[in-house]
Amino acid sequence: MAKDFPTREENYAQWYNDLVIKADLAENSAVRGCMVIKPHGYAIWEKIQGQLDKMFKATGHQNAYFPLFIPKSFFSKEAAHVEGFAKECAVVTHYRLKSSEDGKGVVVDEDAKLEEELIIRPTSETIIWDTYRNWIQSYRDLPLLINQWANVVRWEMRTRLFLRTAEFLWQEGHTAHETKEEAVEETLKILDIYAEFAEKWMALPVHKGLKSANEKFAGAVDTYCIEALMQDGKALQAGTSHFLGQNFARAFDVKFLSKENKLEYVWATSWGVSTRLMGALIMAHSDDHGLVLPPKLAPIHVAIVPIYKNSDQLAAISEKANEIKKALEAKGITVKYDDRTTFKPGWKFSEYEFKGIPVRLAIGPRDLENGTVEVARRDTLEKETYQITDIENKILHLLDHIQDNLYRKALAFREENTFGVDTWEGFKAQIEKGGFVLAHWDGTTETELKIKEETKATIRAIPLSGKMEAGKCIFSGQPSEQRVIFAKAY
RNA sequence: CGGGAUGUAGCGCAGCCCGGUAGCGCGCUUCGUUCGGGACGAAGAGGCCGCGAGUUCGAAUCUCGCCAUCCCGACCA
Repeated sequence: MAKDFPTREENYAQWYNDLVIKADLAENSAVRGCMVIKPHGYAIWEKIQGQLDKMFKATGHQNAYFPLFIPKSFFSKEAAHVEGFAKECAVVTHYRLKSSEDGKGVVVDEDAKLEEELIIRPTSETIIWDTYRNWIQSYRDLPLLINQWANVVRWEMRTRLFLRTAEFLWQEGHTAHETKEEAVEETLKILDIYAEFAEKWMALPVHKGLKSANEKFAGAVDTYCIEALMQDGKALQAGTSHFLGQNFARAFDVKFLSKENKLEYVWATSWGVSTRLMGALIMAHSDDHGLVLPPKLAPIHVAIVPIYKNSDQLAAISEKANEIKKALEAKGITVKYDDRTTFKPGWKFSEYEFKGIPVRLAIGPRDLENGTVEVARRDTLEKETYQITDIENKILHLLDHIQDNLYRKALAFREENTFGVDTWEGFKAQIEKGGFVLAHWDGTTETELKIKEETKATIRAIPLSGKMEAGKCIFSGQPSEQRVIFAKAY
């Protein structure tokens, strides 16, 4: 596998595509724009899901499930929302097929036309708020903190595995609150969870920020985001959290009786991360030898490869390897002992390397004599010989170290590729080269769009942690209070 | 939806100009030797040449139509 694999330098886009395929993460399916997520890729997604799900539940959220189909009429109730999604909706119009006239196939049965067409959810705000109307009567029913893990469909023109597919997997949280303050607090709480997850689990440094009016979610009052920088200098929106105000409550007539016995509209949030995180994970750490996974999201932490000349040797090595495996597993480390006789050691080394397994152990006859094991780390590709004594704690420490190293590398990369720019010429030049560009902006959509038109760069985030600093808009020269993050984006 | 390209074995491709027995590499199967970084040898299996019409004694190859996919743009988590 992966002998003819391009380097990032040669062709970044090709490198990404080949990596996803050759690391067995996903492949294109028979359905245009839709991917098959393969076991190795799905195992990583399950790790992502598992951790996020814990974090949501720890903050009081519960999972539920709403339908895939949304009646078309629901969609038109929130004007900005329709506007934003109308162009990419798949629509179900019929509910039956019949044999074709020539008997060779099936055709849509025109007699089975739906009275009301169904939209395949591009997101679930409408069906959920229509449901919440019945769930919420009093302040005692609030807050309502619900999440769902689901698939959604957005009919994209151009797709790329994980980064943009017509169907993707995600979680969408939908909450209802008594007050504006509480809803805003929820929006930011989730943003913090996303940022913490990105940094601690994905080893991916992110900027927390606010989206400009132009970039915000269709139907939101404010959209917050976490924004990451990929190795090719392009930005990737890794998660969004929306303060929806009372927009959906008004559209779907969701009111509650307050403690003061007044009928009021509830305040809402919604928030999501998707399988796009897989794309972020891949592009953040991987190298010209293949995928690199942070230990906290690696389905397998350690692969053990035996090296032997005959079956007696294999038996002796297996005994030792299984001992090590047990000791590691007792510490919560996931281990695969690969004693397949159908592949050679060199082949296995390459495979685990390409698939991003953080640590590889090799045990041969020499190690057996010396009480040692060869330890190879995926992040640095370094090999070292360890005494087997206390191996479990040594590996545990190594895994922590790898996790930390990946984060620090990604952070250093981001810092090296973040530039403050104060002139229009300098701005254009830097955007061309890539990276995050911190520049002043006059706050108008008009200016943002003109900048996009001329440079293809968009405002990725108005940073929450950004220092206030008076300046002049890079494009219009109008006064500005704060630098915002510009970049070309995925 | 505009511009460009491509459909031949599981994958990657050659053959097409100039019509005449469908080929190469990888992968796959079996056997043997190997095994501390992608082993080697030998023997095999595998095809409606995208689909449909036409021209021709004869079409992967020429003509027309259709379909599909990929790349580049506009739209997007």
